[in-house]
Amino acid sequence: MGMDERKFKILQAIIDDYILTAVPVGSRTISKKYDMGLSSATIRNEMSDLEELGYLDQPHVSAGRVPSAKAYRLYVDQLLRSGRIQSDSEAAVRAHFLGRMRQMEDVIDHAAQVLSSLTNYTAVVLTPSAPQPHIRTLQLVPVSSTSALVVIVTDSGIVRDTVIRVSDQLDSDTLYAISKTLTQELAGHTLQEAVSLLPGISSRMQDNERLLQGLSGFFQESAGSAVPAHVAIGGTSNMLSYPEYSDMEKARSFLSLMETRDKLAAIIAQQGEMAFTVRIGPETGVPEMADCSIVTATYSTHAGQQGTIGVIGPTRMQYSRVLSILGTMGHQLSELFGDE
Amino acid sequence: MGMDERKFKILQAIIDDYILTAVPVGSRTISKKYDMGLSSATIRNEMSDLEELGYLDQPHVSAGRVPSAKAYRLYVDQLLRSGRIQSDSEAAVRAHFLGRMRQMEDVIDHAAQVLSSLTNYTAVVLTPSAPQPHIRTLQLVPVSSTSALVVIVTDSGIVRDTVIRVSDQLDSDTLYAISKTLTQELAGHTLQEAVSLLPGISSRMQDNERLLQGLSGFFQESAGSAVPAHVAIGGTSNMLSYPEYSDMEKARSFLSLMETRDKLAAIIAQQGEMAFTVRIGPETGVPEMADCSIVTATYSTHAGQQGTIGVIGPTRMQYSRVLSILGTMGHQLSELFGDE
DNA sequence: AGTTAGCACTCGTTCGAGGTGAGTGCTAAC
DNA sequence: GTTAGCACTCACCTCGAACGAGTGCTAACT
Repeated sequence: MGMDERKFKILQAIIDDYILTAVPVGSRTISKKYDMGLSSATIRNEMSDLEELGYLDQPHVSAGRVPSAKAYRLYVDQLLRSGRIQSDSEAAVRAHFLGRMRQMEDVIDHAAQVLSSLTNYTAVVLTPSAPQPHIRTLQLVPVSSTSALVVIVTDSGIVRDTVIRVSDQLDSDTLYAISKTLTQELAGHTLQEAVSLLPGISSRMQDNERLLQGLSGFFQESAGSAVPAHVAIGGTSNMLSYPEYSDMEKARSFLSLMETRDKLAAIIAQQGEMAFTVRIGPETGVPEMADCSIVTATYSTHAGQQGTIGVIGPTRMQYSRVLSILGTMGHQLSELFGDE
Repeated sequence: MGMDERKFKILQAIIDDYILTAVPVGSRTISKKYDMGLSSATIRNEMSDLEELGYLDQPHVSAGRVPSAKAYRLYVDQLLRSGRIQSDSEAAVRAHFLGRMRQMEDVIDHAAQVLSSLTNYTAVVLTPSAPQPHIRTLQLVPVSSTSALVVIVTDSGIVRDTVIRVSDQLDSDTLYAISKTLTQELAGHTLQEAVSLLPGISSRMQDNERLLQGLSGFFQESAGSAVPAHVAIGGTSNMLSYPEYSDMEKARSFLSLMETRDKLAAIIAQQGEMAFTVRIGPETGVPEMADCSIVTATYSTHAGQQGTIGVIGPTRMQYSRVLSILGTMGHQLSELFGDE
């Protein structure tokens, strides 16, 4: 007994139906709603086979069948192989980007909003995680008499900043001079390298212990954080509309996971070389998401950095729709960040 | 029939009990658990009076009584009048701030986290909304050959930044020179004023149409946004643990409100001159929060700007606990931002 | 050999009846 | 003014019956 054409068609019908209704689907439903010229009895036999093959689960003996993770896997693989994820949703996505937005974070936030409202699932958007960003410019901006803002521009175009304390003898011009020196010395180096270079520079400059200490700390912190600069989340409340989350405890643990952004980022960021990644149920590796699926795609910036966008939904997710929207969104973001 | 001492004590007991259990409380419970030397029958008579006075509601004829919004109002007023909100929770709050944190936004985010985990409700923290921030320093940092980052430091210590396009003839030194000129001209002025000053300055400088246009746009945008710079939210999932939110639809609409940060900020920011504001149920003015209470407090920065911290929970909120924690947290934040 | 009709069987769901108990309001006695 | 007692209400739980969607199997049909 193998997986023939007909079995696959039936399986597909079951998945389609289940995605829409979230109700175990019976043989009669298939034979009537999806006219495949077969009686319910025949479908029944096939379904029995499909169950034996591991594609269907039966919640109770007298309930309909429910697609297993394996079934979704097959379904999605098929979807991806067929390649043609039509992007009729392109217009919708594009329309949302009309407003000019400048900063990456704004775009990211907005993208998450759009993504969740288009899909009705939860959306997560990560800024590119530069594995080792190289410093391009460093500048100190006086904030008060005793503190300055450090702005670092890296080659990934991402700006990091923090306020550090400085001795109160430093006026704007001095700070600028220091900025120039530091930029000259550090440009092209990674943050990691900068940490070890700093002491050498310090000796050649009039001592600004405090400033350099602050800088060093900041570098280390930034270099150490593998976490992408920003995590935007949208539509967490969408999950509550799905019956699979009518169990409060489940909903709570899901939401609580969404609140710990770094954990979430780590989960989403597991993205390979592929254009799309689809992780179904247990494949997510996160117990709280045992019956969620995560679909991610990437976008890239002019610096070749990769960012990730993802959608989290129930395993009976509208995969084809989600893939299509993610694809379009990814393109849009790449365009937006790529043309600088 | 008026509100005498004894009635008040009984009412207080009812509120205390209901806050803990979320179950309508009966006369017997009061006479037994809170020994006031009265039989249930007497309590019953008093409760009947209290209901007539509008302090209690009865869900069904044979259920216990539930405090009304009016009752909470009385309770809270009493709490505030008594003044002594003891801050035994000070230690807990303080411990959480040991780690050094630099940027305001980090602090804000963290504060929201701490606040929600201490109270088990939802916490919201707003950065101060400077009504008209005055420019202190303005600096341009080159990002790429055709774009620069504008950093504005205002007297409220808040840094705003954005990336704008510049013509490609501008190197770092030129940008710094321009920055100096602009700082000289604009320091002490509000963003609003800066918009009208820009054209005048432009004429005295070598024309950098593009740059000045970008700046002008940014000023206008920043000046226009009455919305505080940052809204941090924590513990939205906490709400799901309370039985009043076992209704999914309610939970959904609540969460969805939490997701629209600007709406939320507008709601929270309605803070008068008082140290504390407590809005109970309908007093919030938001239909989605008909059975929530919002408690807010303020903190202030060295510039005299006021930020807001708030806790959102069910009407049967542990007011005294929340007020105490908010008070402590407010102090901590004020200290943190005030000593700069 | 594959397909279908028919039928017995399973089991979750719905619905109503009856019992239970927490709580009230009233009255009469202290 | 307080309390004991009692009748009454009504949400909630439980149980069982009826229901029905769905299955698996067998036998007949093409």
